[in-house]
Amino acid sequence: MGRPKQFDPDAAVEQAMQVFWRKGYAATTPQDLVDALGIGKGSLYNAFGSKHALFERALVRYRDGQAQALIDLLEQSGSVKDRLRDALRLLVELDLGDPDRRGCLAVNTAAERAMTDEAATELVRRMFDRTEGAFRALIEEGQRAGEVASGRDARAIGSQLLATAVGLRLLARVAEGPDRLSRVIDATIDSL
Amino acid sequence: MGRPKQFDPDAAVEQAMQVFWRKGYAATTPQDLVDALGIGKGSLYNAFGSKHALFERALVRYRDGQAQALIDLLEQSGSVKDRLRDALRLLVELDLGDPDRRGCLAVNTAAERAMTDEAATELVRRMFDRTEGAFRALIEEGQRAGEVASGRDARAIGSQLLATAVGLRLLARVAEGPDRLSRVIDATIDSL
DNA sequence: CAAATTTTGTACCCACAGTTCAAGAATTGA
DNA sequence: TCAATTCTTGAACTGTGGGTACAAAATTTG
Repeated sequence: MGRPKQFDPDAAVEQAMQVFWRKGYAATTPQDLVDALGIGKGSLYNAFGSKHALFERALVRYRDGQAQALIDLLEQSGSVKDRLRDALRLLVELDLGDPDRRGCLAVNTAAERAMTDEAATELVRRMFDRTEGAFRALIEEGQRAGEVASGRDARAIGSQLLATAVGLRLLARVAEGPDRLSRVIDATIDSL
Repeated sequence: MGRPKQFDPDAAVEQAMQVFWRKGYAATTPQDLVDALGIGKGSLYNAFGSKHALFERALVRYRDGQAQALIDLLEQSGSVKDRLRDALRLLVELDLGDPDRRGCLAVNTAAERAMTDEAATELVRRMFDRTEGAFRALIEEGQRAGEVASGRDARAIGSQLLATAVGLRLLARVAEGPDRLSRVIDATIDSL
């Protein structure tokens, strides 16, 4: 019943996510979104209700795509240290390879929207929780395999790795080259 | 000659810094600044020229005050690990004690303004450089004192500590309690 | 084909961001 | 005291942010 949408909502959310990622929430205007999505303002508000609602959908999409990708990487096979190093290296490579240097949308959102946007903050918190959990699981696996000293607190190391990854992606936003970021990875692996 | 200013420019920049810190750059309006500074709009623009110019002055003030404070802390006396732990703990304590949970202005600015604000980005870069240098110097001191393994690359550990501190302050913006942040500190000290 | 729904894009709206300006007030020097 | 100078205040201005209203058009169901 009724006329079907002329555009793919998923593709539209994807485009919106790209814009929010590049410009941040406050600096993104409805006009930016209309331009990027290639639909009229009326369609945009009819389909998504508000700028903020669209932002939330963009965050969810980010979580299910980008944020999940890191976790998947960590759950592959191979030596624990190798997997961790590879994952962090890929992160740095992607960040520095991005001409817009957008870093991580979750990190940027935490910085910009914490305390004023409960929905966004909660989504970001959950993403951080999951990432920390994946790091912790990896460390526990490393301990079982004898790659990581069993005496250390796997949960604490998981938190530490989360902080490092978050710091890495924030630093990537202003980094002039790969050197500092590479050093972070080296020292991180070396400290396990 | 001429009518003297009715307000203290330093105090005004301090107030502006507090507002930018709490709300971010884009979300801070001239009206917010006028309210916080207690002066008229005309005076504001007469004294500082533009919102952006005032933001730069606020960042410089942050660098000379807040950012320098951490570096000073690291240069005190005592065991290297104790100093590092104390400094990180103080950071977490301040962040969680702040009712607005503003985190670090340099970190927030990197997230919000990188790639669109060269002056701000450059200021933030320099702050990160200095902090990294202070961490590195601390590690080198620890190596001379036999507190830190001499075989490890002090520069890399310095970078790693910078990433950790940055991540810590970003996480503080969305943290629900001190647990995760405390674990980060424990694992960090434990890894030296 | 008719009826019912939904989409679309344009036009429109109000508030406010960011800035400028004119008029007046305080100061110093002559 | 006048002139020159620098500051203050608040009104005014321009552009845009974020969103709504609407009429026309497009599809689906029956």
